[in-house]
Amino acid sequence: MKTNTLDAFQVIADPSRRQMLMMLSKDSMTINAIADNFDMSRPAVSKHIKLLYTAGFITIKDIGRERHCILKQDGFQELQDFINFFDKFWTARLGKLQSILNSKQAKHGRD
Amino acid sequence: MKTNTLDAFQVIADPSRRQMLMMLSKDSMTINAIADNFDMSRPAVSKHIKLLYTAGFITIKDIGRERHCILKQDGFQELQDFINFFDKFWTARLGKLQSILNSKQAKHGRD
DNA sequence: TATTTGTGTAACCTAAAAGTTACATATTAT
DNA sequence: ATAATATGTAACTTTTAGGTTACACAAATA
Repeated sequence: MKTNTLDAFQVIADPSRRQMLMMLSKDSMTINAIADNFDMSRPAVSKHIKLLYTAGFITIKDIGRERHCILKQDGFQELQDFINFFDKFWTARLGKLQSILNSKQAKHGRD
Repeated sequence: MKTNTLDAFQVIADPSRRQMLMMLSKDSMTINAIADNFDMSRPAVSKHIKLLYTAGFITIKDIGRERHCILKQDGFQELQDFINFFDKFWTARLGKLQSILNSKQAKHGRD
């Protein structure tokens, strides 16, 4: 059994895919509309879209023969959690530094 | 002139490197100490560390023959910015949805 | 109905990533 | 001085990612 649920970090590692996400934040777009903005073949774009879809970054709404790509929050969650973890880390570190400074200040008296 | 400043997104795309960052959030570690926690050769770890260093995720303090790896915030900035952008996006979208709901409520009167 | 349009997929190629082993080198310990 | 330790790097291999072209097919249009 192969658990191959493509990981969000890998998905956004590709600059083209990041750009697609940025574009979709302006408005939903069809696959072809997206492809027009890239210097690569349409099938290549199609693949990227599939990845974005599989990893939960977008939803796709079929309208006739067109497929409209719409941003979806799910895929971002894992990234948000990761960044959040380190945000807290840096904040905590800053807090510790300041309390050290404060205790020094207390020891030596201020001014 | 080759501008090859390895991109932060690509650096964290690798699960091992992410794990190294997590480990370093507990405490700074030498290269060998890090390598002990992974099922790969020491030179492989060495390479990962070099990437993390180059991309600004860690600082390295040489103490004798040991190299101590210490987490550094710089590398995270680009990721934070990216996530931040989409955080704002989702928040804004939620706001829009709510104002639509509100205006509907106003139209029909409340209750 | 014939054609064009919007798309997915398979087969293939190439380049880059990630790993390995072998070796070099500086520091520390004996 | 010798041996052991902590590391970097080069050369090489394998796997995977990202791209291409060629083809299939359903929906829209003429």
